[in-house]
Amino acid sequence: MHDSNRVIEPNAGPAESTRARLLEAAGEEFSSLGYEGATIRSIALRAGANLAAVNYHFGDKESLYEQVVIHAHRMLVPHEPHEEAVGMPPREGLRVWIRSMLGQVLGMQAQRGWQHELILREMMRPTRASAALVREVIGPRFGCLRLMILAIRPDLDDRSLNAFCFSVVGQCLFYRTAGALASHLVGEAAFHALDLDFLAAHICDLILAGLGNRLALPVLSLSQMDQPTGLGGA
Amino acid sequence: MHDSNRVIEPNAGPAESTRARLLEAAGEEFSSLGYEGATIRSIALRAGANLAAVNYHFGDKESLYEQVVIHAHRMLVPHEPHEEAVGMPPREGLRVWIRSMLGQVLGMQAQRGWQHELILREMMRPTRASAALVREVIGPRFGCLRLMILAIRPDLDDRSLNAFCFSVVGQCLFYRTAGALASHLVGEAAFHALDLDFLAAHICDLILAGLGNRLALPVLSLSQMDQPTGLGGA
DNA sequence: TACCGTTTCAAACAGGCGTTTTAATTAGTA
DNA sequence: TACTAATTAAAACGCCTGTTTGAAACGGTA
Repeated sequence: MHDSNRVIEPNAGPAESTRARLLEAAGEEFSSLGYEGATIRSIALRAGANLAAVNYHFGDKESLYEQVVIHAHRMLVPHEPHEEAVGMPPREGLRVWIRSMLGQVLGMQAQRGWQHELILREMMRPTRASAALVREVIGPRFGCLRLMILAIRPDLDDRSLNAFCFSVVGQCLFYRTAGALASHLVGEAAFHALDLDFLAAHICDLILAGLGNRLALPVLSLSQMDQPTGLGGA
Repeated sequence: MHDSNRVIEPNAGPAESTRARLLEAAGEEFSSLGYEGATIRSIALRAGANLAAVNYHFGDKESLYEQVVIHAHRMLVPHEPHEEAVGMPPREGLRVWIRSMLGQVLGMQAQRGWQHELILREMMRPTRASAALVREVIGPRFGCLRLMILAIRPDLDDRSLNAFCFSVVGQCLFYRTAGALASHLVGEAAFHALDLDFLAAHICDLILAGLGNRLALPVLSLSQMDQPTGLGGA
């Protein structure tokens, strides 16, 4: 039966359980084709399962998608990239954070590809499944960025702080959301010249310049890192 | 017949020609629902035309979409907003340009709504129809931005120049592509506080600081930026 | 063995989609 | 008026979608 609240896959069945194979196949399909673009038939075919297996294990397409997003985020949480930035001086941590996010945005062809792809899709068009995602994945990363910027400029009010954070994220996401357009605009060669190292440095320098030259550089602690942003979601 | 190369609508027929009404209705549907989301039936219904009228006047759905995009850009070209920025001092022109683009991104509910919406959709996921759009609408605007930044910093090489331009556009587009997520992240109230005036000023100040606006803020050089602070050791 | 809950399978269902067809209607012209 | 071409209208076609069905196969237990 398709009890959506089941949390664990006790012990995988033959080779790998049909349910697990469906989750993997669905992740690839959803991430590359989007929710509407992906079809139950194609997912089942890719997983080597029967068409009705999706409805048997997950109930319907939307529930499958929700489970896939949660599955993806579970695989990603243990490797939170922003944690490298913890404990660094804020300016250096900011540089690491930006490079990390930009690396995810640009180099999607690396391993654990579809999980990041799926999460970025959720960022752009949130669905029912993204509430948990914001709370458990995106929120902490954003909170980390927020703390670092606040450490650089403790005098910032909430509004300016948010604006600076969005300036960072916006510049990073641009190369995903409008990369195709940008390539058309400046030519493929010029666009290709904007590699990860250069762009990360550019964005970081720009933000730091905008933040101005101030003093006071406390070091972030891990306990601070997972604090809510203070402004809460939903 | 559906001669796609026809350019003019000679003199509107009854009240408004079916073709014109279809273009308008299709523009609204495509802009709000996307290409796949919009349906021929819904478009025809909204236009008060028969289902087959779409195929009669435009051939198929894709050709209709192409004509809609061209139609939208034709309605927009006479009011190129960036032209206000021409002839101004570069820093002031930059401010006007950013405010203009951000206004289009944020205040979509204003008049001439769906045209901007459609163009922004094309920016994010280019289709066959967007080659002309880049050439005739987006390209000139981008070129204007490019010239202003170059006027502020004539020493920039192409790569950095492009990066600065994309930093401007990326920050503006963010509030469209990830506005829903951003609202979830910081809360609806805090997100609402980021109004047009504030954001335009923030983005412009940030870019000017990055470009080395020696008039307003004490800006530090890149070499200073990474100096050890003596406060935070990892 | 016989039983029973779980899982898989092939097939069909119901609905929406873009598209096509065919006929009716309209407008222009001689 | 009659003829012609352009336009509109209603209905159906073929395809693909998510979903459901009912029977077959499997696995553990008595």
